[in-house]
Amino acid sequence: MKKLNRNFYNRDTLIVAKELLGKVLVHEVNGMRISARIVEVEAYMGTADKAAHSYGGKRTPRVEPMYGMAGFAYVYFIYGMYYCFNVVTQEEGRAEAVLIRALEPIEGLDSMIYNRFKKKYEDLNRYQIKNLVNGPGKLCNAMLIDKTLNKEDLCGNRLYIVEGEDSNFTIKSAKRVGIDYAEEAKDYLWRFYIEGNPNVSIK
DNA sequence: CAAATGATTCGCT
DNA sequence: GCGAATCATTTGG
Repeated sequence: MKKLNRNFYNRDTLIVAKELLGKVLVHEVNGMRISARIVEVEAYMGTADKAAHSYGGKRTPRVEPMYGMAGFAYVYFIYGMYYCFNVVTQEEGRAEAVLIRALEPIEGLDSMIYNRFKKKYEDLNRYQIKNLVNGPGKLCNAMLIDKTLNKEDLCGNRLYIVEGEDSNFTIKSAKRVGIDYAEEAKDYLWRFYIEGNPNVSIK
């Protein structure tokens, strides 16, 4: 399928967020392809968004990728243990991005399972199967996304996103997760997910 | 099942 | 020093 180009990412963040649903995230690593369909995302709307790392024009080494060109990765470390993967949107200087929150495995399922649990499929319990990639930290673990992929160009050939097969779904909007400090911005409906998809982190 | 709690490191003040 | 765009585990109904 066709790889998304710079023009796809260099647009209004809310539109990019919604259009990323149903697309397929691909990571080529160790001569292998791991891929999964995007089923849940959140938009972070730049310096005016109290929930965004770039709020108030904050510009530190960590946040810097958000200010960069559209179509690059912003990967940050959180809660002492997990990574979160974002796609940078809009032109250079405009610090907006889309957080990828949940996936649905397509290729490299065994590899994802090993990355997450260091086990084989038949040794997983029901809870582990359900929790393979249904959250932003979990999916980074499964897809081998870490700090080394921060600022990676998604228009390159290591980590990228391609068109999906199926666009026959309904998009639901909801409040974003884990941003209780964001005052009125915590109620904005800037989380989007595929209605009825079992991998969505919070319905 | 749901709710509560503890984990563990980095980035910034 | 403190808080974080989270998750696994434990506890209780």
